[in-house]
Amino acid sequence: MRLVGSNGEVTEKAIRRAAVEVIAEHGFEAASLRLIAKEVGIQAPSLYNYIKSKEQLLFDLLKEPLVSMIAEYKAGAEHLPDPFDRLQLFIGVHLNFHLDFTQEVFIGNMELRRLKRPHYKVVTGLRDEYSLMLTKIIEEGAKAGQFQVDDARVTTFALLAMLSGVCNWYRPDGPLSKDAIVRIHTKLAMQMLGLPATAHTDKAVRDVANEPKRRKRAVTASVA
Amino acid sequence: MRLVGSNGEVTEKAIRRAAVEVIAEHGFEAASLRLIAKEVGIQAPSLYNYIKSKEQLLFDLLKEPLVSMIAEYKAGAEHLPDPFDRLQLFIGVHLNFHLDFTQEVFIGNMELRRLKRPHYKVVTGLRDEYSLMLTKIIEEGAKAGQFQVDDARVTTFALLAMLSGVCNWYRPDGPLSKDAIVRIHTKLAMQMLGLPATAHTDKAVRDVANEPKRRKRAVTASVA
Amino acid sequence: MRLVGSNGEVTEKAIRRAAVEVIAEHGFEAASLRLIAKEVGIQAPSLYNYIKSKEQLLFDLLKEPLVSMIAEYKAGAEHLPDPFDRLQLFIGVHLNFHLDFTQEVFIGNMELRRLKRPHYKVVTGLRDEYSLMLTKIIEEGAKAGQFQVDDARVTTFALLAMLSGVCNWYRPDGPLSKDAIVRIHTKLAMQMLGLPATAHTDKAVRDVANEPKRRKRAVTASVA
Amino acid sequence: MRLVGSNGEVTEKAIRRAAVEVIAEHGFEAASLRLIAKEVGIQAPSLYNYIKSKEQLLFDLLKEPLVSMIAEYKAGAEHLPDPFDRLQLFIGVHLNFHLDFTQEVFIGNMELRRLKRPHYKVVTGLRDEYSLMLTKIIEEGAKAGQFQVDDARVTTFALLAMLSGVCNWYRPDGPLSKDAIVRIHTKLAMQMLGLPATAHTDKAVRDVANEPKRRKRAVTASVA
DNA sequence: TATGAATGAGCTTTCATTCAT
DNA sequence: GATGAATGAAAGCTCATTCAT
Repeated sequence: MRLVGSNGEVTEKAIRRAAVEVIAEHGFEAASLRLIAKEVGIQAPSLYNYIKSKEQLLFDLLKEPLVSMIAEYKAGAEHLPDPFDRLQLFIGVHLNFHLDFTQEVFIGNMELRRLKRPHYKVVTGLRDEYSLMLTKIIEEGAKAGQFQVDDARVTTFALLAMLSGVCNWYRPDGPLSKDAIVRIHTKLAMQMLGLPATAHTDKAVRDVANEPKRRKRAVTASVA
Repeated sequence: MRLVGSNGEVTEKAIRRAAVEVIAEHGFEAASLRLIAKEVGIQAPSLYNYIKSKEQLLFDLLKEPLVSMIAEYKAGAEHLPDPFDRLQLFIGVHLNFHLDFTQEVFIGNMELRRLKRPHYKVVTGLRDEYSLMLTKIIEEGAKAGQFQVDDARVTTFALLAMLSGVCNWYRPDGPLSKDAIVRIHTKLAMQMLGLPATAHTDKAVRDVANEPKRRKRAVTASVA
Repeated sequence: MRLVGSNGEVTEKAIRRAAVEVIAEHGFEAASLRLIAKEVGIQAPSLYNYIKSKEQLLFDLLKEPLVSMIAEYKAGAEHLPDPFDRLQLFIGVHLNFHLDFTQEVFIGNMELRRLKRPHYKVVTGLRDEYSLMLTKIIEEGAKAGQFQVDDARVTTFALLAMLSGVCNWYRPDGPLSKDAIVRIHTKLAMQMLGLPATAHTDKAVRDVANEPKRRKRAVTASVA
Repeated sequence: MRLVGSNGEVTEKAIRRAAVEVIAEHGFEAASLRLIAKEVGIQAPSLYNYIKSKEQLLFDLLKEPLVSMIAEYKAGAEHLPDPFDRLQLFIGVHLNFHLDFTQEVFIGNMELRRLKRPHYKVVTGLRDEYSLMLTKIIEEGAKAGQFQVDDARVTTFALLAMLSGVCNWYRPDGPLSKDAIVRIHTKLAMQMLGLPATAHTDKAVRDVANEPKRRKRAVTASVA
């Protein structure tokens, strides 16, 4: 029997939320549907009114953040021809996601292997697409003489690993604000790429002065 | 029935090996003892002649690399007072382990949560000890004016995340040699800490000229 | 797949019944859930829709008869001030239970040790309560000069052991009716307590003559 | 390798002892050979130098006390034609065994069902032989007008159940001495059989006066 | 005589999932 | 849309027992 006031869309959202939380806490295998259902306040079999299978649920959970990050970067990068600006945008998008959706991202890194072949391919495809966006930035910046890198792909991995590391230790109630974290990491990233320690700030300052409109966009995205 | 030539020590090693491989491939929860046993060529219950429980097995697997890395760094650092040298040593030890024992390290990062309370405490204790060794290096280097860092702890995490990232993509049969990977990452790390892109090489060169004995040690340890 | 006509309550009863039968036959440890389930006509895991664990099932099985016997005696004894009448009631309740629920009682005596601490405490608590009811009867009868006993507690144990012995040999299709068994044991018990061999009959006869109402009650309860 | 000073016979005794203890504590099914072996100080497979199987071990454990009790009674009864004396002897033998070998007897009552068919038959055969000895005493005493019983077999069961009950509560360090327990139960038994409360004492007194030699035997056996 | 190594059988229990209601 | 009842698969683990050494 349908509970008075129960609502499909609300329940669906609640399931997503509960799934993320439970999987983040226990891991995918240890996260039983019973537990997720209990968190939502329904019985396990009722989940199947909203999901096709446990694996499909995981797939949806893993795909979404990647799609969002890619979309957000692409939208922002459209009018940013400069590799330096693009890098800053990328870092901003990446870190904001990793700080706002720590659990989702955490799951994404931990539970990727649980996906079955076809879904696995889709998600790794998106991950490749995502990391290649960064590689492209680095290559263009290197070609333009802005960055000093030996191997663009390795640098991509190193940069991504560094930036993604935040979701292993960041806590909203911790001593560091998101802004501070973004600032520190942006600086670390810039230095990694061989820019003088203050380059990014200098550039930002220049940007603020010269191109307020474009800048606003970047601000939204990167919080930097 | 005991197979002719069966031998406890050999079997024990084989179990460790198989466990690492199977857990790295499927994840701890999905890695059934039956599967591990099959890989070894014995029946699942026979595992219990060598392990106390599945969780205890994981604990042993997770503890060992940490203990080894800590010991190796400590042994090497004893006669290296200079933060720069110590950093180089640390990076060398860390990367060598992550490249030689990719799977063990991978498991260490992925399956930590599967440990029960007491074991969990032990391993996270070791991880803290390990990361604090790096933090100390950074702090001392910063005090000495060698490194430019905003927050030693955050930088520690960022550096570790970056360095550990290799075990997500490194393959022995890939295009890059371990040496090359170490070299690239050492440079990236140095730049992250605000050293001019060539500082580490310069310093190394100077070291080789001035203090051949100490230098030899560091070379052994870091392969840098 | 749910069988047409399957019904929770019916299944629950069937499980209890099957459990009692299988445990009585094989003992608790040897009574596998698979076997119990097979007896019910379901798969073993389905049992867990009705039980929390095997041990909890045993606990329920052991607790129930004790609770019933205590309740039945208390209800009947309320209006029986005379120790002799109470003894007769107690014997009746005890034997009726032991003859009607031979298996349950048998399990109760055999499998008590299988219970875990907290459950064990509860059941032994009930057993103590039960045996102390008899001790009280004996003590009061002794004080009133009706019974001749040296040690009320030892006599309690001896009496209970004797009365409970029936479930080791009684078979419904045996040569002796329940009534006959109750009669014989009542006489044995009375003699054990030092009453002349015919006292109980005499008293009963007197009772029937003098107090038909109260007597009726006792008859119902004890079948004597 | 044989331990210095290890000795087959000693080990065998130790195994019996350990088996009795462990089985009495945990029950036969729950008493693993590992546990028994550990108690002895050897490894589980070493048990097989002394036992044929776990079930055979139980068989031996169950058979022995019965054989002993039967033998002891027969030896003592040989020169005791009087049913009253024989009863006293029987009670003495039975209680002494049940008080001295509480655990063995306890196991005998609890674990009988664990025996496989052939062994089961042997032991129940011995039990029948044993109980029939008592039945014969009762019948002869009844024929001689010494006892008042309705049904000799039921009385046998009742008497045995009562007498055996001691091993459920007797503790060597409890408040009651063995002598006291035997005295109380002898009296209870006599009263059960319709003898005046003091008959057994009177008879005993007479016996002591008239036939000191035979009496001594009975004393040894019954401790009464 | 003792045991390290191994095994086949079997246990309780959890799980994702199905389906009639 | 929700759920009680059921299930097949599979898990970690214990056990009695065997056998070469």
